[in-house]
Amino acid sequence: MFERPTLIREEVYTHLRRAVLEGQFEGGAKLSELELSERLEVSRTPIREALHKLAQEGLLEQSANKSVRVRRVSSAEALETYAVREVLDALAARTAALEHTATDAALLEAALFQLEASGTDALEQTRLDMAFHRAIARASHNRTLIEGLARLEGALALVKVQTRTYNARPETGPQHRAILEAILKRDGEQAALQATLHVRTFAPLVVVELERAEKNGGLL
Amino acid sequence: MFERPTLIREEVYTHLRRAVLEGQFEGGAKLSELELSERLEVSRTPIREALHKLAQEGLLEQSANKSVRVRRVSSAEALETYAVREVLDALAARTAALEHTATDAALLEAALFQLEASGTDALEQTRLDMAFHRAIARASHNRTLIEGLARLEGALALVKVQTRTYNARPETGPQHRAILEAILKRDGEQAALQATLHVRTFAPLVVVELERAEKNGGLL
DNA sequence: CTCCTCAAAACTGTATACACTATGCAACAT
DNA sequence: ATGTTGCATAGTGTATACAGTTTTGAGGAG
Repeated sequence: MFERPTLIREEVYTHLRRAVLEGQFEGGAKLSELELSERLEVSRTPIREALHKLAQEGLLEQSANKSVRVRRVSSAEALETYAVREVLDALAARTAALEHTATDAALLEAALFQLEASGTDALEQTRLDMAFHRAIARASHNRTLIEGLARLEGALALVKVQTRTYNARPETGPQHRAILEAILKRDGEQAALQATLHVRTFAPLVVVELERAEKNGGLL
Repeated sequence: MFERPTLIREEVYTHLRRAVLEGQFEGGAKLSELELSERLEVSRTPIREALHKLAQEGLLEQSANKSVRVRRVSSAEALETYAVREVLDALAARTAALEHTATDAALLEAALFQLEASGTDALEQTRLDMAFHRAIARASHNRTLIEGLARLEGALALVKVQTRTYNARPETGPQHRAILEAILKRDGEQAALQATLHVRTFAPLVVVELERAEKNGGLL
């Protein structure tokens, strides 16, 4: 009754997205349609469609008649992405402060609680950090904004995995708390300000790591 | 030597995108793969890939095992999109002010000149207005930002064509000039401010038109 | 040893065939 | 008249075949 038709292309898409964001392919690695279709035991058609979707999402790059490749993100591009994320995160926080429902508030509290209670595993922290920020975006109830941020998140996750950079910095803890409290008080300006400061704190750190990784004979 | 392989899917994509943004299909209209493949005299494969691309771009919407449809954008969604555009346009103007080259400056001047010299044709004005804003985005040299704004532009163009709204307001002229001058003076804050004011001026006007159109028995 | 040529292998782009799902309509039961 | 069942039709999802392009690497010239 409530089963979804389980489209193969969706499963392939999910599988490949996870694989790319977990760093199972090196930056610039070729993803051959034929090879993937043999490994996943489906025809090329759903593979192609999944690859195209990932390419449009910015995780892969394709040029005519050539294999798609895992996109390589330079430190310069990462900086640009953070510049965009800064203003979108600020907008999300401001809008969430003004528009959030009681349910949103509960979800935000829960997300931050989980993040603060997380252990020392960097991957786990990164995952929960992303979840917290996603919860803020959702609380804005602005679909365009939610999708835009999700897009940026993908690109940034790609950078992080390629450089093995996980930004678990001590100063981010209080900042998260400050953002949440401003949102709960419905103080839009304060929420936007705190969100901006948050991005400005860790974006340079990530970029520095990135530049270091680039000098060390290429990514990964 | 400099010929491009002219991929069919790209031609189909360009063709359909133009058709949708010119309003050749009503909002919610079904686009059948088979019918399109017969009309354009190509197989379903490139049609499918073009449709998927447009769907991911937000111009069409697809659900499993059903025909893709031209997306219908509500006034509420348009408002949300303008909220995002406001901050991205501001960022683009600020960054353009700080980063633009001499070439960028010349292109910006040319774009505004063309816009100011344009006649009374609403479609032409809309096209040149979009070109001016795109020139600002390009002058920021931030690829993420440029792509993000292009995406929003598509969604907003869809709204405009579905409601037959063309926002050629007299007050936008001086605002464009103010944005450009701030950019040329490399005054980032002023450029961002003017860009924000610009969006805040016409976004409500468009949304009002939109709501009126929605009351008049649905879109179009 | 290096560089160039060129042909074969590998792969993408497109076309088409088949399977399965959704939709509409007609016949039937209530 | 209304609601329901079942079939016919249409359309999407996937597999596969074929054509054209890119890549690779072996062989030969310098």
